[in-house]
Amino acid sequence: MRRTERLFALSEALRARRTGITAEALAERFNVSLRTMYRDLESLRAASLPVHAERGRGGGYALDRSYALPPVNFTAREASLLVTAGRLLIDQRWMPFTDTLATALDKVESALPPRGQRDLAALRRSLSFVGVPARSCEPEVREVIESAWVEQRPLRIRYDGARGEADRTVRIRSVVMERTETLLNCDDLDKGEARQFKLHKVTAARLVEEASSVS
Amino acid sequence: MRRTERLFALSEALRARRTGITAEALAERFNVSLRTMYRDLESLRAASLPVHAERGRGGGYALDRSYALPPVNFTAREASLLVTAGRLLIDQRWMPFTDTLATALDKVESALPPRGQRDLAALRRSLSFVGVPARSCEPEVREVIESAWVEQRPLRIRYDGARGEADRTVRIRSVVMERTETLLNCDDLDKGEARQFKLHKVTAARLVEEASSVS
DNA sequence: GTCGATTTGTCAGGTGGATGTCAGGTTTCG
DNA sequence: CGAAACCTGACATCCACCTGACAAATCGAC
Repeated sequence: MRRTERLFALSEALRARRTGITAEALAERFNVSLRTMYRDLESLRAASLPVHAERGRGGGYALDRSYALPPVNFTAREASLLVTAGRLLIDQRWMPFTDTLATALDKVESALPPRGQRDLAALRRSLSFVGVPARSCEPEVREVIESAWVEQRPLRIRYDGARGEADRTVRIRSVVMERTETLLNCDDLDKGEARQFKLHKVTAARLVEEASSVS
Repeated sequence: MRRTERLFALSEALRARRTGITAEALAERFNVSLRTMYRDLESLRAASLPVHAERGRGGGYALDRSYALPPVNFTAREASLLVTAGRLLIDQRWMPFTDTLATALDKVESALPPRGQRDLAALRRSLSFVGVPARSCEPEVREVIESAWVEQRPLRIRYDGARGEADRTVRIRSVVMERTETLLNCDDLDKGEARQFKLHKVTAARLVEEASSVS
């Protein structure tokens, strides 16, 4: 099959570039029509490559790793408070999902000069909180659920409910944080009904493909 | 992604010069219309570069080289979660001081493309919290106290205590957040003793100069 | 070679973001 | 005042992504 070869070459071509490239340019390069190129790119997505598209003038395709936002410039004070607030949130487990947040805060903190980082440490030490952290679950499970929530993707979970463990395919509608628990309001994709799960009772989770995906 | 490239080049062009340069000259140099150049400059400001404009004859654009840390590059997901988390913190009043935090989050949000901003709004809507917000005080007072805390500067406050209102000069040692109250652990600089104040009972505040005689 | 399935091409739309044009403002300075 | 510069909103246009429908071409098995 020449199609599969082309798909592989296409993924390499995308990986090689730093900037976006239009579907038309790709079509020309691989000697196929524009329509076929769109189909190919769709196939790559179906194979869960992080193909990112930008519309309009100057747009085009790129792989997600190279996709960067315009830079943000903080003042020292903004950076300090951002990190202080964020770390507080993480330490107190007020946010159910914190991995991505943590990497973002690292980036902010590393923008501070050494002096600023020392001041920041002092600032954090001067803020404390009296309260109860919420219950959470295994890091690996939490990471998957974070992805599913942020990207609105369907998810297969093992849930330790009242009648023993059971597997379910769900999409997360919303997240509710109560005093000591985090609740996931989901749509059960198999039964087509709404259902609520407690985060700390999810024992396993993995992302699944969108039901409508083709070929 | 030609727009983002141009924004970077533009920031470099501004950084390179000492004197002001008109938007028209920049537009010509980058081969875009005047209107687009204004939009670009607006984007740089939104990304919090200190772009300074001088109006009228002989005016133009220049970059304020004074403050600002090195720029931070987030992924779309990091930016989304950072803003979601931060705004949650603000909405729930989990942080006693939120003005600076809010401006920082605005900067992060404005780095997202329109599509990302819409996704972010959806993400925020899908996260809620059940709880009691903490008590706070007047925005003007809070703003001053935030400054004093972050910068460790002495402060003159009017406090509505048990025996009526009284003025005190203090330095904030640490901030403790309890369930519904925020407590300020301070040193009373006049009496030289430690004292605790409740944030919501501070009725007025202003920064004072560092007392050089104290050692 | 023929049949059927897969793949591809062509056409005709739709959507969204960036840019340009136009028509106004406002501020500053000579 | 009036020119020069910064600003802003409204609108049209372009460009690129995206999708559906259907016919043509290609490929594989028999």
